[in-house]
Amino acid sequence: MDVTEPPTPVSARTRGRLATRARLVRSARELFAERGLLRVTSHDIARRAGVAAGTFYLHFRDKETLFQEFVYEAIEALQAQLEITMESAVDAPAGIRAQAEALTAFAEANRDIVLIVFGPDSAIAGLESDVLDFMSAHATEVLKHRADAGALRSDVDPAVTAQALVGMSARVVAWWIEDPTRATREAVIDTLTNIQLSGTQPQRAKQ
Amino acid sequence: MDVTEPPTPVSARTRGRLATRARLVRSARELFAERGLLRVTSHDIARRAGVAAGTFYLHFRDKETLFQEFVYEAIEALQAQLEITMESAVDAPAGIRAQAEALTAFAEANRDIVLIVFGPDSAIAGLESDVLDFMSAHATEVLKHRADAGALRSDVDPAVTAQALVGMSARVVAWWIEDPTRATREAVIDTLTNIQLSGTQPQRAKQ
Amino acid sequence: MDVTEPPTPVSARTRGRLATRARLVRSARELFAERGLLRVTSHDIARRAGVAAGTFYLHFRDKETLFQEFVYEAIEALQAQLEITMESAVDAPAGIRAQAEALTAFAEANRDIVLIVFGPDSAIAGLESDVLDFMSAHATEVLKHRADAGALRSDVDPAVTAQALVGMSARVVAWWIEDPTRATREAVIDTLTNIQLSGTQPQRAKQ
Amino acid sequence: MDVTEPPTPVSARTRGRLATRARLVRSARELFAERGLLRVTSHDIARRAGVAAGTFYLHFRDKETLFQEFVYEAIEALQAQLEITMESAVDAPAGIRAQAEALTAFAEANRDIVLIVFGPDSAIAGLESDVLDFMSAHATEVLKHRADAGALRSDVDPAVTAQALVGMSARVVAWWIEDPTRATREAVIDTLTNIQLSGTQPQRAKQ
DNA sequence: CATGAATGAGTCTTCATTCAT
DNA sequence: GATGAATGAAGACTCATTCAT
Repeated sequence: MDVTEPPTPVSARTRGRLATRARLVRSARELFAERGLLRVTSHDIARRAGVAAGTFYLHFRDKETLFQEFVYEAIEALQAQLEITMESAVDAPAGIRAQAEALTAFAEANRDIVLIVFGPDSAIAGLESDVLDFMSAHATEVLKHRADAGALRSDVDPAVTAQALVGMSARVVAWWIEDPTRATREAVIDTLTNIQLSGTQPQRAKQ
Repeated sequence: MDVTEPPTPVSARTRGRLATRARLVRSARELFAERGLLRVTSHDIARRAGVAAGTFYLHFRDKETLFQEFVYEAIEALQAQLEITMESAVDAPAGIRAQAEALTAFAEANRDIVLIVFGPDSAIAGLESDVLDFMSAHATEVLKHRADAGALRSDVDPAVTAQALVGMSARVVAWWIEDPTRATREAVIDTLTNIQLSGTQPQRAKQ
Repeated sequence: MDVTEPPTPVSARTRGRLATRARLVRSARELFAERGLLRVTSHDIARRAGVAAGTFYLHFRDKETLFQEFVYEAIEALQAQLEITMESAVDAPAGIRAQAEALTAFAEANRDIVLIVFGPDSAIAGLESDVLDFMSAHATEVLKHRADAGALRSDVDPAVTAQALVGMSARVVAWWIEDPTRATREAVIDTLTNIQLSGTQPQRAKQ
Repeated sequence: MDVTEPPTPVSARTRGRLATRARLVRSARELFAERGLLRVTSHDIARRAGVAAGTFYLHFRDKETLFQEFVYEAIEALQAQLEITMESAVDAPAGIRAQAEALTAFAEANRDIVLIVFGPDSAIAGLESDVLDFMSAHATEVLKHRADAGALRSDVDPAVTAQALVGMSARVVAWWIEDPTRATREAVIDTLTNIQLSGTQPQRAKQ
């Protein structure tokens, strides 16, 4: 595809360093997704990356730091996605569905990350908490938006609701992405959307 | 106080054994709730229980086994509670509310267990998954009940809904029990109930 | 010699623990004297003691701690010896000679310790400084004694003199004990004594 | 200042090499004096010198070699100084005082070196031994000079005396230069001189 | 049963040294 | 010569688990 040199060529030296780092990040992501933080050693990561054990420490302070590093990048990506989604929605129902769609799309595009964050050992590095807290904070903000717009029912507690929506979304996405044959993407999106919109009870005929 | 022998007298030897075991279980529960699985060693547990390090292995195969042991007991307690709750409910809305009440009551009565299961390091021993899977299975059963009774809307996927309800409940309860001043028990129950009943959107005037 | 059991028999368990500890201390002393702190690993110490690597950490926090431990014991022994010596001396010259004798006796009885403290790597653990500072403090005390008794010439600085005497004694003892054939014990004692008493210059005929 | 070319111009290449080397030596001297051999890495030295890590090994076989290198240069400087001193002295007392003066002057002019040689970790590279051995050898030579001239009392062992004088001088100088406010230069010189001349005892009225 | 000292495999981490550019 | 990323041997330390008493 690229018949020409990259427009801003990195020096050979820099490219080498960054390439090594990239290999380490990739190796770590795969291993963490496969086995979880606890069952991966820094030597494992280095070995799969094809570098010496000590090289790991040239690029990362320790295992946890690396672990967090790319997860935070993913969080930022998710955050950006959700913000775009939220702003472009014309009304609350549309916004809720758009977010469910963004979430599933993100999970499919970042399957390893989701497996890591919601998989075994994720809590060790405080990741799950961080991620859920981030999502909770975001949800709280969204709910305030809605409450200000009169788009949140008054007999639920916004803070509790934020936790509820985050817990619901996270669990569904983690469960689904672990084995995507468990449900279709549409079922996931519809279910998340409908529960938020009008609960689990059978609906009266829409007049 | 004990003027009579216990009705089913265990031998002194056996009683001693059970007492030792009980002290270990209690010690472990406290320590896990305080620090999480990873930062508790088998020596820590033995020390707080007032027994020798080796004694631990006379009662439990390993740390994880002990970890799981009393959690499963708690699961059974929760299960029993939920079944009673479900059966005694007169209709779906009442059942949903009763479950939310049972959940919060259980969390208050078993705060340590909840902190362990949803706290840092819980996932390591596969506990969180086990618990969530149990709750999911239970939720699925409940949803079947409701579906059979025509009490589940048709445009949500039952399997996905089960995950959604479990994720919602677990997260809310974990978040609340970590710091019970974050919300009143009533706000937790109302919010969980109302979302399930009719979602997060403002309700039309009930005619 | 002992045809009977020891009068206060330690329990088998305690004896075992102490015996292991003693073997570790001995192993460490030998190795440190032979190679110096830096070229001895905790594994080396354990190996020569005939125990597993981890056993080392059952008894000592780390290498340096063990290193310091028995050296401080030796310091205390030396201190006790010097105090007895000082008190029993009838006059300053006798006291000076008695100290030189105590020092050489101590060095012969604790050759390994002296080799360790004044050998390569001793400074790493701050040992040499500690020991020399202890000896300096002791020397300062002695010099005050003498000054109060009019037994120190007025044209030397007591603090500097203390350092001088400590440096002189330590170096001579370390040099001598490294290879005791370098000088007779008497030559060491006489030289240390005479320099302190009247310097290095030829003495006028004693009238 | 430099309006002319250096009288013996080195090629730019060579000048660059020597300058790099000089920066490394200076960097190492400062770091060793500050932290001691053990807590300085070859990377530290290179970094402070402003060169790459590998450059270090273009100039020195290893850390110890560099360590020794400039110390030996200092030893040679000290030796030269002491020889000049010795030769210019008119009699033994004058020679002894002149040496004490040369020693303190050297210590002040080479504070970093003295801190390194007598500071923590110095013994590791065998430096302290080397330096003390050099000084001992020198002292022995001096004492022979004096003995030949009848300027050493006969009831001290020359070899032991050499160690004693070296130990005394080294310790006093190291102690003083570590914190020059501990004693005045004059107190140091007087005390070292007087002890050698006539010991620590109060002097009889000089005829 | 209980004890608790001992075990030793498993990891992390540092840093002197090399070598392709 | 200079660079600096990479190497990998070395060592410290932990802790689950065993076993002789």
